[in-house]
Amino acid sequence: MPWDLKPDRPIYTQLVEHIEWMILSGVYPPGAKLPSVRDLAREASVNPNTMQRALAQLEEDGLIITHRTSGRSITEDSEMIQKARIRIAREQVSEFLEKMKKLGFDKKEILSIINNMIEEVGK
Amino acid sequence: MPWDLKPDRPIYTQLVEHIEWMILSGVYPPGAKLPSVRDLAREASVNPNTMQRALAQLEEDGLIITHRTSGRSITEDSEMIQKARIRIAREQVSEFLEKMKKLGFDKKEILSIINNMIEEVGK
DNA sequence: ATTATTGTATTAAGCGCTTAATACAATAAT
DNA sequence: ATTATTGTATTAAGCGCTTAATACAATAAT
Repeated sequence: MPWDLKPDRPIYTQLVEHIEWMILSGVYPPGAKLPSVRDLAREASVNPNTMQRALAQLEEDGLIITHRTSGRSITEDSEMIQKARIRIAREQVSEFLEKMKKLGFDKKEILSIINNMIEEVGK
Repeated sequence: MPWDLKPDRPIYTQLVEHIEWMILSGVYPPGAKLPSVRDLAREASVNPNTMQRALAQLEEDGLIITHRTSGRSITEDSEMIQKARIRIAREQVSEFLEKMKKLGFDKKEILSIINNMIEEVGK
């Protein structure tokens, strides 16, 4: 899974999002141990300080827990993870509809375009 | 129409997008005259240099034309505008579906969530 | 006991973005 | 003819982000 970082936004926010969806999609299940800051940084080809910053953010959001000397792990609270997944999905939908509305597409057109393009998505 | 600039991404890219949708949605129709750099900058509460940068970008994209001493105007090429509108819409849909896929939603769920939220959009 | 691995902190440097202050040439407006 | 308005260019400063280098305390691993 490539990290695919772009220079158009702060890297640490992109790291947050990337790790976020790894948690929300189950790559790291509740309670799982995360690689160390240094390993994650190496994996993402990023400075450890930058990764540290991303992890601090995720901790603030309650998705991960720090164990000072034995690394970090995903929260055990699977309900919180589920809620975060729904919340973020709704945000995505909301932002998307807003943009399409700005471009002048109405409900019907939006659904039409999606149906034309959705085949690439699994299931 | 508020410009609604956020500090999480470069301002000039947000200016580009904002002016872009004003063109694509017809606020500025083909051939229309744009306000001066200084006026646009004042309107967006931004430094003229920053606005200048955004306009240079839009010119590079072919959406606007500079007349050196009499300001700028929107391209007369309405076909290009139409194509840009479709292209950008498809990009938005593509990015959106990609994100939802990453969050673990399948086709059915995506359509379901959209149908639940789409009422806020006009028509 | 010793060593390696945690997270954490600090300092300095470089970079792009943004603002502010100015200035200039070309030309539209008067 | 004069004035105002275009876009454009330059310089300096401040800011956040990122990297690099380094160090430290706590503790897990050996």
